[in-house]
Amino acid sequence: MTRTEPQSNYQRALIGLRELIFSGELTAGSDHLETELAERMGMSRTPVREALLTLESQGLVKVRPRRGVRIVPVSAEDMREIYEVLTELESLAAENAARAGYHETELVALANAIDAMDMALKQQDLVAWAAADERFHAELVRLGGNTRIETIVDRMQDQVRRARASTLYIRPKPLQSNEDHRAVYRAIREGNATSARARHRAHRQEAKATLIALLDKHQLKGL
Amino acid sequence: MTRTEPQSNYQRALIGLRELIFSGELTAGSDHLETELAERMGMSRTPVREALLTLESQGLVKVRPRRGVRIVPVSAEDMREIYEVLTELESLAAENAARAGYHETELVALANAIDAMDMALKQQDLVAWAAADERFHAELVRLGGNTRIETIVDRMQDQVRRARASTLYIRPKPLQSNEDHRAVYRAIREGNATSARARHRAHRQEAKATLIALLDKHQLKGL
DNA sequence: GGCATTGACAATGTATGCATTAAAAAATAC
DNA sequence: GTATTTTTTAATGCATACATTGTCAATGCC
Repeated sequence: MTRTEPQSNYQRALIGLRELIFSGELTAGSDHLETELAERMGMSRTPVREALLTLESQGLVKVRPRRGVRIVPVSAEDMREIYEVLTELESLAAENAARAGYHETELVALANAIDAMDMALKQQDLVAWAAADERFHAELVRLGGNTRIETIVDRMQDQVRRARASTLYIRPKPLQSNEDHRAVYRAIREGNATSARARHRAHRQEAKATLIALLDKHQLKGL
Repeated sequence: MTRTEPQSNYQRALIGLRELIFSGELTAGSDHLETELAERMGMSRTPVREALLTLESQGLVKVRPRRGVRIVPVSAEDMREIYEVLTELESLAAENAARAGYHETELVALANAIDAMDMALKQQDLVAWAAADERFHAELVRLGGNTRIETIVDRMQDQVRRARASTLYIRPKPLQSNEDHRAVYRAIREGNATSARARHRAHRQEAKATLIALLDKHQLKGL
């Protein structure tokens, strides 16, 4: 009855495996057998194997000839790389969004995400905050109007999501963060492309610095 | 005896299918049956199917439930998106490469690629020129030192390669192009990050404009 | 005791067969 | 002649079986 029920076992495996990875049930660096995973998903090896190959091409796992499937760990250096890409592409998206001249009514989702973050912060709900933060970034990229950037950012977010699970609670409250978001929002609404880009870039670079410092400090090597 | 012979049929299928697509033997927009492709590759459906799913996650094909595999066409709008990403990420790579302070001996591959382009131009060998151009861009990104950017750019290049096959011979001789390349090279050697970025950005944006104009002019919709 | 060789084991890579199901074709009603 | 339903067809999704091959361990040699 749920609307988005995927019909093929391949897709179920894809979604299921992603959840196992993001939830941490399959810990980073661990190895797993196709047979074992297939049993866990309640289907034969074939669709699971197909899903694993897809996940490999997305960099989440590594299929090693006869040694099982390794859940790829994300190092601090990896996060550095990922944030570099996110900074660059999201800034471009912000610039393009500003240039596109959206009407305020088209920016509702963006504004809502920011409000939701405020709300979550007041209620100390870090999980809700993280969800709203993702919504903001996803919407921003969507407004940028480049579908490849959407896809790439989405993929990078997958990796960030794994790091976030480990760092969310040791991270200082993201207060500054929302001022940045509002500044970006304003720049887009005013059609100020240069400012939108600069603001978002600064925002991302700060986030990067914060996260990297955390990772280094806590020696969180494999996420 | 060849060194890089892939051992699994899955990998052979992956490489083989890519070649069929890039060479244009599988034309953009055309549909194909798994069985047919498997026979063509001389193997069973299983590895071919796995390869197709991987290619789908890379955006080269679209597997449609019971209507065959569609070779995804690349529109002018797609090329606009792709060049936007390439411009952004390669420029960052150039900046980082300059900042890394490479010694001249580490930049040999880059210089060689530029020379090869000169040579190819003199000999009117456009295919060799295109190959050297790819080498230059690949090496530049490698020097940038961000492996995610390498991967992403590589994937985008796949799409460009398809467009190039159609446009290489109707395109004006890329003369200006190599001056740009040399300027980027110089900036990197001198460690001038700002200049490296700016030069490369300008180069890519010009290339984008040229290509888009060509595509629009010749109404090359599906590549 | 250490190292190499051989052999068993087991997980993967691949082929094959079958059930499902969508698309195409045919037949019927209007 | 057109539209609708039924039938047929065939391509895919998946399960299963088998062959291949890397890994691990045990054995024998030095």
